[in-house]
Amino acid sequence: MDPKGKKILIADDEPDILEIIHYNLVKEGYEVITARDGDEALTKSKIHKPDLIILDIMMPRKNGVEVCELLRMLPAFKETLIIFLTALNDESSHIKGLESGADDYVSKPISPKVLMSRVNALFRRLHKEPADTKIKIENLEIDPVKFEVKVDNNSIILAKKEFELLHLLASRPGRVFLRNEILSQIWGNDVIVGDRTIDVHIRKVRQKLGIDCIRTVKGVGYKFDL
Amino acid sequence: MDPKGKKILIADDEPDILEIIHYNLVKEGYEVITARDGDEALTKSKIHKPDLIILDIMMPRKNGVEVCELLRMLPAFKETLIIFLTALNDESSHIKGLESGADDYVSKPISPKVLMSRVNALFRRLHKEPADTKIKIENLEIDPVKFEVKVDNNSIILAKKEFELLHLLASRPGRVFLRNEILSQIWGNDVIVGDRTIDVHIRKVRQKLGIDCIRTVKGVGYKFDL
DNA sequence: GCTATTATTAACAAATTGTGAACTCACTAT
DNA sequence: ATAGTGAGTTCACAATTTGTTAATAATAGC
Repeated sequence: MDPKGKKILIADDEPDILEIIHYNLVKEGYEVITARDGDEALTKSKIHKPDLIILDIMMPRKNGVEVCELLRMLPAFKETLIIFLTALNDESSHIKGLESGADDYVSKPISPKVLMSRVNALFRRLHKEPADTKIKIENLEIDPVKFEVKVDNNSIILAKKEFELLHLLASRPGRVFLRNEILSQIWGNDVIVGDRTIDVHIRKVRQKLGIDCIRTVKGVGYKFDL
Repeated sequence: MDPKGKKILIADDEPDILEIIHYNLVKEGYEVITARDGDEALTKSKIHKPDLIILDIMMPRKNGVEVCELLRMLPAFKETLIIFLTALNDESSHIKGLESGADDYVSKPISPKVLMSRVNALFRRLHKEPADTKIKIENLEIDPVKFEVKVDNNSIILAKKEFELLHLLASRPGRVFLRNEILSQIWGNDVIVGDRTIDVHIRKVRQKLGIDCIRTVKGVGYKFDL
């Protein structure tokens, strides 16, 4: 089960923390590389080109901020996501972290749940960016820029969630989206909604579109299929 | 660790076979350790901690199955990959092998090509189990991402359990899956279902596919074979 | 041929999804 | 302020699909 296939590097000098984060990330489906100090983080980053780097601020042999600054100088790491782990209430670290080009920071002591939702959120944000392209499938047209859906060239008005749902499914026709995936993609990881919420939105989309293009795969999820 | 850099131990009492496998594995980039009997396989395994162990079933001083069972008792070898070499059509060896915790077996006489592809496949599987790669065998296509099965390019709709069952069997064509294995893989270790449940699902898959690709191995289990 | 094992079938149980109505909440128009 | 509006959600229950069992027939292997 790996809809993610993203590489993440974690750098921290405390083995316990390293291990617990490692475990949780792997469970989420990420590929994980670990480093125990700043220099190791640097070299392993250059070798593995991770999609996201989680840096402890306080580390031997170059601290997190230094590593981040050095990485950001390299063109290959201009876009790489970086999260800092900071001691609680260490405001100055937060500032330095963000100034040196971090995308987010998480305070210690670390709650795996919080960290995971931040990580997923970052990837979600990243993924949503190239969502500007119009999707055209037979007589269906989805325009994320205009926020408009057309069937047989007749404009149909969908609510935000409905649109997002349709757009998500139609972005990969045929691919099954698990209910979990749909939740984390559209609602976010930390939002809790009832089981029937997805169904209700699915129904609204089906109703409004009038064409049968969303298949339910029982026990698994939904997929777009015209 | 470079792409391969994996250690493999081969245990077989026939020097010719030992040598030909050794040669081929080294050519593939693996580090190879050899043993000529069961005891040697055991001690060398403990010393070198190989990533994969290839055991001939029939060996002097502890046969392959015994070695496997002894190894599996040690925590350090719970995860180690093990492949058996068995005499052709020796069904009972297959059973004992799989029951004692082997990951795969290869029948003698050995084709280096077959063995190498099995070895590589095991490592590939270990590294990214994410079972989201399409399986294509002749006119059959299984796509876990789309949750879709095609025969001669005609889409066939399987229920979740049916799909999982087919996918499991087809993931290793030719390999026999014991009923126990199927249960633990698809139902989970703590679920208790009657003996006939598997049969019923097997039947449904056979019916829906319309092609005869699941062989029953009486008293043992089922295997995929087109 | 006997016996253990598997195949088949249909009836039943369980799980999952669909649906309509009601409710909350933010925002607008009155 | 107050009422109107619509998105988003939840809930209870209906509809449907899937999974399991149990009883019977068929079969392979000795």
